[in-house]
Amino acid sequence: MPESRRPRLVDVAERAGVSPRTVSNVLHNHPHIRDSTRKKVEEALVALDYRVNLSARALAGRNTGFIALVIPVLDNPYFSSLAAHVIEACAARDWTVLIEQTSAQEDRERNAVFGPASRLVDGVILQLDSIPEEELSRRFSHSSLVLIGEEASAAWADHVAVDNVSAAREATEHVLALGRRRIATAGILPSGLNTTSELRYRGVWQAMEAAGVSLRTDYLLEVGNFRRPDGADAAERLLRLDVLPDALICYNDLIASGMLAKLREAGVSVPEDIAIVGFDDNEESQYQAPPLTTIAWDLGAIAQRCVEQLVERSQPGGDSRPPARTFVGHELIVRESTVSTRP
Amino acid sequence: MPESRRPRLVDVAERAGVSPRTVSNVLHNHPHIRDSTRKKVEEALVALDYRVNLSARALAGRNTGFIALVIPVLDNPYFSSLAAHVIEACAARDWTVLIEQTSAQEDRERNAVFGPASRLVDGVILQLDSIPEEELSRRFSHSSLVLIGEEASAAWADHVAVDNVSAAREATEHVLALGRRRIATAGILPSGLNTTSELRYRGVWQAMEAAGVSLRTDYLLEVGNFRRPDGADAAERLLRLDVLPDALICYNDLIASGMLAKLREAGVSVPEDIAIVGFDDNEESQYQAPPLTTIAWDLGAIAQRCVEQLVERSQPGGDSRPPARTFVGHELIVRESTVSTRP
DNA sequence: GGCAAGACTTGCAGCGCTGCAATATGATGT
DNA sequence: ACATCATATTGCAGCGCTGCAAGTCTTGCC
Repeated sequence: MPESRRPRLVDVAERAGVSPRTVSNVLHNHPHIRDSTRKKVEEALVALDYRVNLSARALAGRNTGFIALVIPVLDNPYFSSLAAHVIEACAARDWTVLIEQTSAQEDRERNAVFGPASRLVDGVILQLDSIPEEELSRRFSHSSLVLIGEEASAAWADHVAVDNVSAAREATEHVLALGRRRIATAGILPSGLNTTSELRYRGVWQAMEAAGVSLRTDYLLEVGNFRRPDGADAAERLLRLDVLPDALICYNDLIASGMLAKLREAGVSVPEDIAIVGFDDNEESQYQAPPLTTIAWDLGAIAQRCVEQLVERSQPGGDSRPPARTFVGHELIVRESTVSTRP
Repeated sequence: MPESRRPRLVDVAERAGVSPRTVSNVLHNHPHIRDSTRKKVEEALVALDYRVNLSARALAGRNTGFIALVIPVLDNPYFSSLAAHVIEACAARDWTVLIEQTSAQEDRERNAVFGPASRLVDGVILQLDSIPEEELSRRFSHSSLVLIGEEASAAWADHVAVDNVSAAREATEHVLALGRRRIATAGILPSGLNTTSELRYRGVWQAMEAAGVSLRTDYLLEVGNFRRPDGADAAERLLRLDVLPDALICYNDLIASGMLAKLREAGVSVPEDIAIVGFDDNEESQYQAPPLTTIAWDLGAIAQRCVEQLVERSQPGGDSRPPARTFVGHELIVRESTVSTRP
């Protein structure tokens, strides 16, 4: 087989008997093209099996067709599901998504947002983790940025806001309404740097305060991370206490899953002995034994809004628009880990 | 703030008092550069906060620094975990990973492999799903391709092979060894197009045949997909049968998870009444009630090998190397869904 | 002191495409 | 038939970088 080079725009143009620019116009659905011309070009396109060189297009043109999604980890159902939704939303617009996995390391997050790849993308969707907002706002200028996070943050960038404090408050109120008073909470990070953890704690605290129930310090369970083994660890510490709590707010479903498994092993019954609430509504949570009460975010809506905001920014004049803020709601999904259906 | 353009190589060169080519050499760790020169350049690099334009580099140079990972879906723990591993392996080499999610649709898979984005990448890692191998081998030529899949396939491309047939056989032999004889299997796809499903079925069949046990057709459970709800559906059909099986081979852990939940609900005990085996060893599987016996693949090794093979191919002379084949083993992890630890 | 063999640096061309603005062609009205 | 407008097509320059090959400067050694 001859080592033939890939066809270029000029090759297509030559074959179709038009100028390269016309071929480009056809590819971009330029409004004024005679049908006969379009037909000729399209035939040549097919005959040569032409595929545009995205590097060249990006270099010459205004935008690249890439956006970056910067998240801590991919093998967490919350983020992989978010990523799947973002990819779907982008596919509809012929955008390609670069997923940058930071492993929650600040230097990697910084590299994702400021490094070479950031030059390549038309926009960035960032689940803000450790970069200080102040630094972001100072250095970010070259493309659009959508933050996923708190209502409180960022009056300087578009963002899609979720309300962790309210969500945590509602979760806690739910178990309080069930009559539970010895409430423990799992998901405090020792570093205190992670906003999500802090805000969920704050919500729990608010609900307790409002109900006049005290929060025992030995019921504040630290975790190294937000994964299942961290939940299991926390459960072991919990089981060593003299008095077990009667309710447990876990800051995500993975922690809850780890706790659930260990408690089951120890013969603690859920929800009779301990009611458990999680966050995120991972699909697996409804298949747990017992199915897990949890806070559900509308990930589809979050992804959709992020992409829409990127679209709006990239529209002519979108640059000068004031930062937009969208609130995406949440919902407490009550399942058997807090409310038994057994007789 | 003035709308200053991003600094280019020439700007750095000017500031450092050298030629653009020298700056490029510094960036590429060219061997012969005087320390004093390097120092000047690096200072200018920092002062201007220079970041290379990847589009330009890709256009001018030999490679792009991108590879594509083409998988059916991202919100399946097997694939998100694989993706996470691939991203890690690539990060070490300053490669960026484009994840193409095909939703198991043939046209999207084809677009991912042959479409514009494929022109951009130095290599492709493909979990082959529906594109016929013959078509792939005929059309794929412009960059390196690593297939993840069966030993049987592809003598024309590099691939990292797993052995689904043996794995399924071992899983089945395991339950046979436990004395189970009424063995059901869940994960048959109606289309029959999906290789994985077929191969796992074949393994089950081989083990049954070898043991002289017959496979009842009403124990062959079809699924629409490999997700939890599909498992739950299958479980409902299973529960309507007169005689329940005493063992169940599910073609992935998600199906097993869905089945487990429904069986639990129906009061069927696992493993006493039915022993269950899954595939993939998702992290969640060890947290199930009961923890799930499953086939574990070494995803880290798969990702590692895929990336290594891409590296080897992109080395000078790598082009002409014969296709390499690496086998990645599997392991049956026995947990309580088949072997009870209860007294 | 002269010359080869490094060590170090550079100029040039061009990757393949698109923005821009100009031109060519056709349709319409008078 | 000719100006006018809308439709349709084009040429040119250049995006920012790297491959290549050729250049210049050092150094060591006879």
